[in-house]
Amino acid sequence: MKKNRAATEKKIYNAFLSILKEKGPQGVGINAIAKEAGVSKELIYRYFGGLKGLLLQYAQKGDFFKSLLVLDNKQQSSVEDLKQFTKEGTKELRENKLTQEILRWQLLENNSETKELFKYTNSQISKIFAVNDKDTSLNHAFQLMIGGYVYFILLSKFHKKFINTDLSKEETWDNFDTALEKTIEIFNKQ
Amino acid sequence: MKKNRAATEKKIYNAFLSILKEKGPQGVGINAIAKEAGVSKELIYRYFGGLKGLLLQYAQKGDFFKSLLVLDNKQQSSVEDLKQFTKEGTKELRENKLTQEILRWQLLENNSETKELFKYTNSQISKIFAVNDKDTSLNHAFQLMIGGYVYFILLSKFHKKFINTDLSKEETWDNFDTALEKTIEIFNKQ
DNA sequence: AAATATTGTGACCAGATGGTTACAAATTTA
DNA sequence: TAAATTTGTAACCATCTGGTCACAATATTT
Repeated sequence: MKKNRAATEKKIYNAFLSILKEKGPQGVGINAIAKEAGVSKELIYRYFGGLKGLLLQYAQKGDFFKSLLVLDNKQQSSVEDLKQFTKEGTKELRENKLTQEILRWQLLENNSETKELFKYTNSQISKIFAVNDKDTSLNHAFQLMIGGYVYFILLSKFHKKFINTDLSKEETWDNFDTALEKTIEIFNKQ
Repeated sequence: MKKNRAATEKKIYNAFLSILKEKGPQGVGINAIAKEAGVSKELIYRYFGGLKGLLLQYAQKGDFFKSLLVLDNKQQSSVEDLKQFTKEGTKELRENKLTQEILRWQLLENNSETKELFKYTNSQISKIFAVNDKDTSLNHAFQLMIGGYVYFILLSKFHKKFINTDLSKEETWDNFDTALEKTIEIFNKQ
């Protein structure tokens, strides 16, 4: 066996990402990661300090909601910005399975293992949505709709339909996007 | 030991509900239920046919979203009905921890164990929201907002805040209720 | 009262979990 | 080259999981 710590660390890290993406938070465990990486689990403790350290590292790397950091340097934003931004956000949400699983994880637990992870990812989300911080009805309606978008995305992994809405159809998500845009417009006109 | 099958079955069933309420879907397992009921797990297999049968029984009993069956006999409904109905629905959602955990469960898996359970609970939800079945922007916006409501309820168990919104404050939920009502009105005026 | 059926228990199984330990092999340092 | 250090493995631990089994205790039927 050749010895290469850097490569082994990468194997472990990638195994973690892979499992999270494929099996979700429920599949993430020391044994499973070690097996997937094809490596002794001792090394996860030695190099990362266990699962906790692995999650911390993931948080610090920050592949979470990566594509949405465009607005990072903006202080204020217009309604047009908000619309554009929402469109990109929902797209990211639909496409990034890793982000989906982190969001799912937040609905399951918040223990010492995951605390740092959630702390970071939430700070990311906050950045994104700091755009619109006046306490209006638009804010609440908008937040609910974004929340609903997340909910339906997570739901769609296991359930094809919600009521009479087919979550597997591309058209459905277009409709949701349209509804979001329209809501922004209507509330703005008021 | 006295022998009383009916009483034992109740002990098991109540233990299941209790665990689901306290620990969520993650805590529900044969061993945990048997221990909580203070009974040999063999009996769960013998009387219910394992966890699967237990869930099936729960679904058939249908304590899920119980308070919302008022509209069961209505065919059509007005905007006023929808508003009233939404208010009661969100209240139920906030108060019924068992319902919350079933909804959480749906975001985790959909295997042979849970299939029947979800099938039933989803039919219940469908009844409730069949009120508003025209394919308008209101429908989509409204669905997203309801979904968001569920998402925030589930999130609030582990996370106090979402962005800058404090999910532990009663005021926040009032604001969400108001936003829902207002949205219905605005879309209706259009 | 005796035979039979039902109800309940605890031991046992294989396989999984997270975590630790002792040790071997490879690489660096001296 | 020899000693020390780093890297990697595998066995082992206690504890949990779902599931089955043989058996004892209690009711019920004959």
